[in-house]
Amino acid sequence: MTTGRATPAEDACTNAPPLTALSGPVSHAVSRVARLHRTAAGKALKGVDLYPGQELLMMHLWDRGAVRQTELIRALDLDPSTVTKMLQRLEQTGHVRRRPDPADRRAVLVEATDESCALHTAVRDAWGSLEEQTLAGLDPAERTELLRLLAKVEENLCRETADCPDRC
Amino acid sequence: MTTGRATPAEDACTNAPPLTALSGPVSHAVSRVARLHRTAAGKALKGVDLYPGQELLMMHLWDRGAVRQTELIRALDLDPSTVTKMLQRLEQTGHVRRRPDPADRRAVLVEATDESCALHTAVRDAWGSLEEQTLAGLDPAERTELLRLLAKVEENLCRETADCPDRC
DNA sequence: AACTTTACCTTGGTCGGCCAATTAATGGGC
DNA sequence: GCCCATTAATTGGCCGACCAAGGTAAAGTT
Repeated sequence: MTTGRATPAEDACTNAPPLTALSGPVSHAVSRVARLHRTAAGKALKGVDLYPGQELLMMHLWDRGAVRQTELIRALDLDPSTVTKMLQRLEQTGHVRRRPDPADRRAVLVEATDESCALHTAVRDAWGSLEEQTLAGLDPAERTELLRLLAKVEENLCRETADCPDRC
Repeated sequence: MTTGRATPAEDACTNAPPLTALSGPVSHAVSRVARLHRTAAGKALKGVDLYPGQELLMMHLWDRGAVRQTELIRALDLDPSTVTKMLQRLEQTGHVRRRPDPADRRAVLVEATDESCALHTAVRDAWGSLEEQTLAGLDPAERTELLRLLAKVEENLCRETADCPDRC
C-alpha cells in the first residue's frame, strides 16, 4: 500500500473509510457556531473598547457590584489565572478597579468603574442584537427548543467532565 | 447614591433593571457549551499529543491528503496566520510535513506524516466518544433537531458577518 | 501555641484565535 | 514586455484560555 498511487487524496493514511464532517456532526457544528458567534460578538463590541469575553465579566460586575475574584471565577467558570489577567487588562483600560478586601487580606475586591458604566447600555444593546442575529428566522418554539437542547448538552458536558462541584 | 447602602449588589451602576443571564440566553448558552465542549475535547485528546483545534486540521489532512494551506484556511474557516502557526507547531511535533508546491512557488503543500497516522483512529475514537458524551440522553429526533437548529444559527451568523464568499 | 491544610491570587509558559502589515510570486490589462 | 492588482504565506502583536508552580494569608488540628 505504500507504492500504489490510487486517487490522489485517498490512502494518505490507512485507507480511512469515514470522513471528517461525519465523524461528529454536532461536535463540529458546535465548534463552528461558537467561533462564528464569538467573532460576531467581537464585531458588535468593536466600538465599545472591549474584547470578546470581557463583556461577560463586565456584565457580572455591573449586575453584582463589588465582588471578590473568586466569585468571578466561579460565576464565569474560568481559570483563576485567566481572570487575573483579564482584570489586569481591564484595570489598565480603566474599566475596573481593584482594592484589597478588608475582611480577608488574601482576597481582592473588584468593581466596575464609573466610567465603565457608560458602556453598560452599549453592551446590553450589542448582546441584544447579537442574540437577535443568532436566532433570526427561528420561531419562538424553535428558540426555546434550542435553549432546552443546549442546556441538556451543557449538563452532559459539565457532569461528565466533573469539575463542577456546585454548578450542576 | 454614593453613600446609601441599598442592597449590596444593586445600583453599582445605573440602577440596571435587567440581569446578566437574561440578556441573551442563547448567546450565553452557546458560549458556555462551546467552552465546555472544547475542554472536553482537550481531555479526550490528552493522550494523543494534540491540542484542541489541531485535531480538526489533522482530520482534514487525513481525509484529503496533501493540500495547500489555502485549502485548510477555507475548510476550517480560520485566519491564515492561525493556520501558519498551527502548522509550524504541528511540524515541530512531527505530525505534519510541508513542502513547496511545484506548480506555484508561493504556495505550500501540507500533508500528514506517516507517524501521525497512528493517531488517526485514536482521534476518531476520541471524537466519537465526545459526540456521544455531548448527546447523551438525547433521542434521535432531538439530535437531528439540534443539528438542524445549529445549522440555522450557523447560517445566520455566517451570512450576517458576511465574510464567507463561497461557504454559504 | 505551633503545625498543617486549605483558600485566594499571581506569575510564567503554551496554544488557539484575530488583525495589521509585509514579502513573494502569479496573472491580467495595455 | 511592463506595470499593477490579486493571491499565498509569514511575522509580530494582542487577547482569551489552560496548566503548573509559587507565595501569602486564613482556617483547622493537635
